[in-house]
Amino acid sequence: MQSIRDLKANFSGPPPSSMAAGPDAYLQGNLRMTLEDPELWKTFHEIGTEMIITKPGRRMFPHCKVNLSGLIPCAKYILLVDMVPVDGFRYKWNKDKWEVAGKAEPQPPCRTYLHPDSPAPGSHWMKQSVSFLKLKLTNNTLDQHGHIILHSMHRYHPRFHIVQADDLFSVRWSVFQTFTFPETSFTAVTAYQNTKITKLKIDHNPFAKGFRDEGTNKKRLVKNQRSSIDILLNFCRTSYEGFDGDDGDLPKRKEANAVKEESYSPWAADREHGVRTESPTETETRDMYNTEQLVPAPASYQPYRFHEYGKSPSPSSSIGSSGSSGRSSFESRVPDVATVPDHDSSKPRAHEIGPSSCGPQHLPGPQDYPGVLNMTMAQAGKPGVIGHHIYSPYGTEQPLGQWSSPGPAQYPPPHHLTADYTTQAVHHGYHHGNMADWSQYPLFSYSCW
DNA sequence: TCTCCTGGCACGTTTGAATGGT
DNA sequence: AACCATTCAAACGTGCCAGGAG
Repeated sequence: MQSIRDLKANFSGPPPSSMAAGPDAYLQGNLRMTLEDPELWKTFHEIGTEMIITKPGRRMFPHCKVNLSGLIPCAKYILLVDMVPVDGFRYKWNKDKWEVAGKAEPQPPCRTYLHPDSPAPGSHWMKQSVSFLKLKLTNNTLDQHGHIILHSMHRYHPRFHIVQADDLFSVRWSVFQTFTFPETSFTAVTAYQNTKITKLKIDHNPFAKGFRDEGTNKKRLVKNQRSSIDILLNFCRTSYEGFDGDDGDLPKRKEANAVKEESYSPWAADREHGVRTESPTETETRDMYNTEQLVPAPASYQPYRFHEYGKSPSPSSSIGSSGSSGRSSFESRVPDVATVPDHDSSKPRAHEIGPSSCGPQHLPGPQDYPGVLNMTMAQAGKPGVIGHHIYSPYGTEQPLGQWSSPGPAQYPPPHHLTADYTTQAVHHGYHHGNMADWSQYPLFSYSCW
């Protein structure tokens, strides 16, 4: 078991010679990931996104969809998503806001969702947006379907990992690029707490059209009007101007605006007050994620990256501070240099025996703190029973402070997570075919260091 | 009593097989 | 025979809600 800090210390020595520019130099382009539909995410985020988790698994809405650029077109990549606790607290919904309800429960089995197209060449990932529509969240710790297991009433944010690897077997040695979008953080719930979130979901999710106040489903509408809309009215009486309480069938834009004007979102309220609110364990939380690349909130949408270990931007510095570009994006400006561990120096390089003929395929990676991906594969080659252990910056055994004792806190604002972590890259020549089917299995059960 | 979770329900969307036309 | 468009039903994805557990 090893913390990130430890790892960094272990690998803080001079970079291996293989890290030198050499053939990799021209590959050090700008890897860029942009979040699709950031405005929708923002709308949810400002209220306080909630995601339903159920035993059989529930899709996210909005779902994660990103655009990629800067990949090597003919190099193969694997895309992964996992969920990271935002802090070490459990929350409860108290009337109109989230409040800390105590210490977080022990981390459930950590899993990573593998995009079904993985592995695929960079050109594939870049030619269209990459959707994680079928990612499902569950609260069933015994889940056998590979869904991501979360605790209800806890806050999480998705992380997107890009791994240059021909297959899952070489992920272990590959370079990770990790991206997070602050506006995608959410609270896992078994039932919606904030009626405004419910309304937003109904208005935007096509599967929930049956619950829209559009004349259909009148039987339910009557109830809805007396419950959620009335509650909404009570909540919003002062600020929800234009809502007449009649049939609630407001134009979406008007509604969205009304929603934005309100400040039920704890972090929205924080922003309004101009106070930088923090989770009681913000420091620890920062440490927890300090190897990620932060994709700034729509606030600035500035390419951003932290190099100084242990320092993160203020949560309020980039979230919600106006500005609404079409996309939330992050660009890795500093070239990340892949490294090849000495013990593997005898192995053939990807560009020597790999399937690609377009030169070296080392993902750019930071040369400062290469880590080691601790992934094992039980019964490799048997999809469905694979027991991967993959790098995780958090875990029940990891003393990073995310489970530290709770304090008297309001619902903290989303944390800004920074940096990236990488592993030493070694490309193996073998290929194990498409991993599409594997995505339904618990491919990456985290083994925390 | 309160909070949270569960399962059944109705409704809408998605998907893919079946069918028919060109 | 191949391709395309349409139809239709099953599967799936939603939020609602009553009831139960702790």
